[in-house]
Amino acid sequence: MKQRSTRARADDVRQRLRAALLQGRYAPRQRLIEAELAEEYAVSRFVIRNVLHQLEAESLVEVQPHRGARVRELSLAEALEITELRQSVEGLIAARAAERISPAQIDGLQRLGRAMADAVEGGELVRYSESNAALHASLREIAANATATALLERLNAQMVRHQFMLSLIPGRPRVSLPEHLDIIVAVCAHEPAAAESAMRRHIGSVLRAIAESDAAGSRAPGMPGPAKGMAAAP
Amino acid sequence: MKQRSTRARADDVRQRLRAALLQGRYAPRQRLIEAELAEEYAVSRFVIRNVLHQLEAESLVEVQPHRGARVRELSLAEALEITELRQSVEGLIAARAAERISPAQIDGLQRLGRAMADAVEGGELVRYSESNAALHASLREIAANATATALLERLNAQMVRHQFMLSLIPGRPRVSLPEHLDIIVAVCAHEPAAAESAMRRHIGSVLRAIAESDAAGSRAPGMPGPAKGMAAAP
DNA sequence: CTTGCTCATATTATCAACAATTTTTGCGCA
DNA sequence: TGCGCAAAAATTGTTGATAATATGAGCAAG
Repeated sequence: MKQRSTRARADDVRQRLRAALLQGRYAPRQRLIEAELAEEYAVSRFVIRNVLHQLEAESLVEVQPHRGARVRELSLAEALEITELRQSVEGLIAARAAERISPAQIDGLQRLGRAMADAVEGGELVRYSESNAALHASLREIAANATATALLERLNAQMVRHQFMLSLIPGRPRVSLPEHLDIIVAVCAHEPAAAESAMRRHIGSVLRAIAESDAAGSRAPGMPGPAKGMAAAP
Repeated sequence: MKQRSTRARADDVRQRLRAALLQGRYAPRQRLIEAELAEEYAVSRFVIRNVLHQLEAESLVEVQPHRGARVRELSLAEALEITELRQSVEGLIAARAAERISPAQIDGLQRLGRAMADAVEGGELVRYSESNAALHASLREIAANATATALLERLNAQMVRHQFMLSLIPGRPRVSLPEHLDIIVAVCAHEPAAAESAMRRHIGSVLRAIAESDAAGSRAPGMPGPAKGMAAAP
């Protein structure tokens, strides 16, 4: 097989830089200097420049004329706005999933539900968080609305810095597990309206958790540093 | 005052090219060749290149490695997906608007409602279409969710090619006017739930209109050519 | 007549150097 | 010491040239 050299480099750099941003390897508001990044990723400034402008379109960085790029900082207000939006759109996803789910997919979702319950039972919080991300991803796939899926993935990427490891908040899994199970039941029962309202209740509780955890201490418990490639909101 | 030469040019070109795309000055699937556009807009290829990549992020063009940019074509399926998404998000906007609307804003909205009714009464379809866009824009402003607003504006831009002048469909205004008035009443009465469901019903009917008009003849009545900077969905 | 291949051409992707702009530093002066 | 200003440094914006890739035409073989 042939290497796909050139564009691969730009795209590759874009993905690597995005991953680094999502992992929090650069601090919010930190300046992203083209020359430095060019050296770090072993490409020319030209490539870095283009990548930064593309990431601006994803709202991951801010670029100001002649002043360069910075890591975009998310205010609490914005985080809440985004989560409100997620509440609507995830609701849509849940409803469509309930309409379209197939028997095989029902099986998969129920298995996921049991895995989540087991994880909470056994106190395996990381696994719970992973299953949670998997659940939301499955629903997106079942709902089969590519536009909405792309949007949610973008919103989640922006949120990573704010909501990482929400499930490490003491008592949080006890709240969110039943919410998740409600969603699964409604979707598997082909009940769009119930699925939508279950999802809305769930993300409503996420909204409150974000507001509170951010009010409490600007860093949620359990993790002073950046999240390590951790997944979306529980 | 000094000219802000460099970036201003890039931003300017971006807006002009976007406007041209929204007006349909380039056909769907048409290749957008960097060198040609560079000459057309009297800037260097470099600027065009960046602009094209930014417009890709807005889903107005598609860029493939080594194959360049094309005008993105919207399938009916995608148009319906986008409108479904709009249904959710506009619903959110309506609900928040109902929560936050001020007395002065209530006045403005009611005035808009009367203007719409008058326009339909007098058969002034273009004015009706403009008022419709103004209504949705007002609601976005009242709801004050910048993230959702930006999203809706992006989605509307993508839809322009598909939904232009939906209000020219015979009988359409008679259907959509009462829907609009319902929304206004609910929002002005500070009833979020009612406002949301009124908005959902409205965009539900837009959904059906799009599906039907596209099924009937691939070009909606009244306009064989591109829309002229016309506004969002009625 | 169609299919597959090679080469010429068009186009994009990248690079390195240069120009323009902003930010910082250092200095003179009150 | 603190302030204003000018030069220097750092950084971004732009250009033209070059490399890499895709596309299409022409030709040979089935």
